Amino acid sequence: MRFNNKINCTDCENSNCFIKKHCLDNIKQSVTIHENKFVNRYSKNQLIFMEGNFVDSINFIQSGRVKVFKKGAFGKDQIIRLISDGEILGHRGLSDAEKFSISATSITDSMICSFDKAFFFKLLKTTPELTFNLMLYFANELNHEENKLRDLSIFNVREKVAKALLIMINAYGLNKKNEINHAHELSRQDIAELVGLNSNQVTKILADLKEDNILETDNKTIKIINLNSLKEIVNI
Amino acid sequence: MRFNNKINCTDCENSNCFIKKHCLDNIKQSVTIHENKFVNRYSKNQLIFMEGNFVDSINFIQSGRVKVFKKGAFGKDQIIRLISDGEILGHRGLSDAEKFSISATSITDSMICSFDKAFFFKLLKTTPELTFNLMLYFANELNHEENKLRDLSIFNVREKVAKALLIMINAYGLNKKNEINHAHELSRQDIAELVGLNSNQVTKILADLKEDNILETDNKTIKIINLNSLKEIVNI
DNA sequence: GATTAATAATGATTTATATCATGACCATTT
DNA sequence: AAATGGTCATGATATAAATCATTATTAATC
Repeated sequence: MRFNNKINCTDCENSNCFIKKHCLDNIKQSVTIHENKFVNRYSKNQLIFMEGNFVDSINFIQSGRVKVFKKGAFGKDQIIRLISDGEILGHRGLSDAEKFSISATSITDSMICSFDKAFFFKLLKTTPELTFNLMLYFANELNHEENKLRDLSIFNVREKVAKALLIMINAYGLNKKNEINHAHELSRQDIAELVGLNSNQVTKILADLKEDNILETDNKTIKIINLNSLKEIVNI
Repeated sequence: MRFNNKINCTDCENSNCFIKKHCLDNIKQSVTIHENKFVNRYSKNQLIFMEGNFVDSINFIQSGRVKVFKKGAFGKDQIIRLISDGEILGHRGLSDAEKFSISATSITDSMICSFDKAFFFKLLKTTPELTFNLMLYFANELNHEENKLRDLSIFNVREKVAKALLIMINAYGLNKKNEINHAHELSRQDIAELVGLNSNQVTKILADLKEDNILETDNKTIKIINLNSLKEIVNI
């Protein structure tokens, strides 16, 4: 981790960033935000923060891709989110928890904007619109988590793998060749940890899906041949 | 569902209710809230709202116990929350969703306070403290959901049943005889749906736990003999 | 470019889970 | 008190999932 030239939020391209959207109404506030912003650069596969760390900041992704995960028993981790540009990171630290309940690792080289927790709280107090929209965002996230919870408790292995692929597509999209973006940055183990499986099972199901002409794999690249069939597996 | 005498929030005993805590600063507001509050009575096992219903209100439990659940494929539902006095209900409707993504049923006779969604939004806009605390609450809920997600994707059947029992205890507590409150209001199927199992599996594990002197069952009553052992199963 | 380490693919085996069938128990109704 | 329907308990069986062992492939290092 090393410091880097800071971009001013007004020049930033992440239009869905909460700060960008709700906190730049006047010049005075813009300046304060810029002064209190720390920007760090993380190279690929670097730990950003770890479960159990003291929560001292709220973060936003300026660029790059990050996986957020939780440690479980016997090294069986659970990936909670795959996120990218503009998305908020470590916001569970806004709860009464003093320590991070999650860990975060960069999947690609990433720039992370951070605010001291105390400053961010002050910002929330003085910017009701920010708080309001954050509240709505969390309500929405709760919906998603609860959907995922239901799905994972009902799905079989094949359905879980399909779900994992759709999570990846939803997070990072497909390129022009219909390949899952950054699939080669995530191992079979990562895919497994998105949906509570092991890497072996993922490999097998991917072979099955290849057999069924739903996708093609070439090393870690996953090319989607029939997205509808994939969605049908999880009943979307 | 039928209308009933309304209790004024100031006379209500639910000290952890958001309205009670954050919205009664002045008499004018108290009056407005009272005027916009609808109170409905639901008898045991009555549907309060259903997945797919148009979201028109935000609700709080004045008294009683409610289960919130989601419909899955093949009638395999997932119970999301067990809640009681003072707790907020249907708040996921605050997100951009127009329709409820969950259903809610009364476990016991219950009184539910409701506010029109539009009014509640207005209340949020004029009461930053309410919004702020709701935001913190949601951040906390997200933590819980994510913990549950990790647990359920790692636990085996025995661990899941232990988890289900602890969820019930956490929600409704134990009586003086160390029996799980309202366990007789929830079927084996309900317990199963808390953690993605079927009723058969629950029955079997309960028999095992009885064998291990961790609990005793008498019809639907579940008496906890050794709470620590139960917690150890899920590694708390 | 050869060597090594890491990850992935595949098949065989073991273990765990889900399903099915039956009988017991309890609650309700008449 | 007998009859009915519903939930629960239990064991047997079938199915699915997890683990293990081996080989193949890819990436990293020298």
